Amino acid sequence: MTGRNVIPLEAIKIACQNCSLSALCLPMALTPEDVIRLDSIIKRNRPLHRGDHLYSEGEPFEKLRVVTTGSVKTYSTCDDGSERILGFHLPGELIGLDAIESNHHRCSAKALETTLVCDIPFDQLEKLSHQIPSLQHQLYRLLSREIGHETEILMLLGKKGADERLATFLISLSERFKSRGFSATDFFLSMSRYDIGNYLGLAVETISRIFTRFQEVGLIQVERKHVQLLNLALLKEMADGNHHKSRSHRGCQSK
Amino acid sequence: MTGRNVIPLEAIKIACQNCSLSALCLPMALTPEDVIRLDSIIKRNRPLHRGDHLYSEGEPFEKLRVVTTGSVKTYSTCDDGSERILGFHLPGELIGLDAIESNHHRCSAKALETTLVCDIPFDQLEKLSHQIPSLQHQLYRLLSREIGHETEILMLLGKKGADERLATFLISLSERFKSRGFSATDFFLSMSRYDIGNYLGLAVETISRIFTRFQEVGLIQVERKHVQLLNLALLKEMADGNHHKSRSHRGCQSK
DNA sequence: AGAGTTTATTGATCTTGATCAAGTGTTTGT
DNA sequence: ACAAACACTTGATCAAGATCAATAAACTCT
Repeated sequence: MTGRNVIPLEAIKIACQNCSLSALCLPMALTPEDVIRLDSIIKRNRPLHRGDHLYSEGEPFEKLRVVTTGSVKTYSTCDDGSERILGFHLPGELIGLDAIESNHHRCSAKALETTLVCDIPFDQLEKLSHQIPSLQHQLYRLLSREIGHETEILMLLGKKGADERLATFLISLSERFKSRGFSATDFFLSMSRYDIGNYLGLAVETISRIFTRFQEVGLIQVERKHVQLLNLALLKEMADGNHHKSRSHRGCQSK
Repeated sequence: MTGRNVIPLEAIKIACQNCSLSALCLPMALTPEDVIRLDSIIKRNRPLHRGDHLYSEGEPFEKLRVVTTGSVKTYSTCDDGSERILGFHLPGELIGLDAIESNHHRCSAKALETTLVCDIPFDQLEKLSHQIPSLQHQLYRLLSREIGHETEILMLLGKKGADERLATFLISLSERFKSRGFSATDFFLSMSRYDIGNYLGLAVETISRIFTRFQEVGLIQVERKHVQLLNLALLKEMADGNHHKSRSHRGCQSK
């Protein structure tokens, strides 16, 4: 709206698309000039292969990352050497926000498949945000959103049974794919069953059994990594636990 | 260091203490003038009683809160009407950061006992942060810290058994009390066993039993709300699971 | 101070999901 | 192409913790 329109809108769109700048600024009012400034600090990288690390726990933190293509898992290593998966990250999602506080990465991140990632040097972003109030606001919002995510985790791991957990997981993937323009009902799991189990706090065997059972009931269709959600509505019900004789939600009363 | 020193350090100290301004600015380099500006937007409130709400889910978000005295629980209400406790908040701790994104509270907060709370209007804080770079940076850090907290939750609920969870909970309280100048080994639980169970994803009965067992083993001394940690070192070991025949950490392998 | 409610403890039993075990199918590397 | 490693599935058994039940103790209210 404001500012001279020397920069054609098309150029901005392309900049956004190319670099998943959109992850950073989707609901944000920026002038074309500001978009260009923002875009100019973002760096493209060469593709990563499966298993490649984006960063490791303890490394100094320099930049945020945006997954452009492919997918990434973040995990932290326990004292006993086993890993705890913290999350899976799909195209358009931002990683590294947890490292700002200490200026060191609190977890490791590795590619689950061939993956493109952009870098956003945080010091430059911070400076820029100090010049552009709406960018500052957007950063506060992004960080806040991440905090709100904790609520869901608590629900998932604290209250839900195994079926509900896996249903919730599938619905979450579905919605995230959908919001990025992919199919909400037909997609590939880039992570192993082990990873899913680890993330959901369940044993691999349990994951496998539930997949099988969900398929038997006609809820989903799984073949290897390929998943189709056949009954999204029912799956959502299951995810919320509003299904079958209102199961008592594993303990945890209150008041 | 910089700026004229018209404002005596004592005054600053008092301002900090009175209002738990410290929650906001502990590791931050501010000029005395900035401290005064920051302090000027913070508002004291009359005391809340047990059960009083600070805010409820869905309410518009206006201000962050700092617990000054007493304690608060945050919780969100499930579809089935039961509540899921998200956290307990002790003196010096900041609440409301999860509400920035949507400008609405994502959870409810209520006082667990007689509690003093200060308000920090967020729009004013945001404006101020735009004028004071170090305050902006500090806000990013505070938000980031909260995100890092999610990791601990995932560890707690995804991997740990009941004993480890309760041990972790006690250690967490202990450290938080300690960092605020209270005793690390002798304190009162302002929340009910139900609340503890709800938070840790365990049934009340389980909490009760573990308290009893921990006491029998000489790990702690509990009487009603009053807890004494008799063997902090061992309790920490338990919390990390580095205890007893290295229990296999309930499923969740990976790789 | 006493009735009623809430909070906590302890025991007995049952369920969910972990663990153990064995086998098949799928990649990966040389 | 082959072997070795890895990923997945299915079945049988086991254990941690939930649920049910019954008190007991501590607050709350008038």
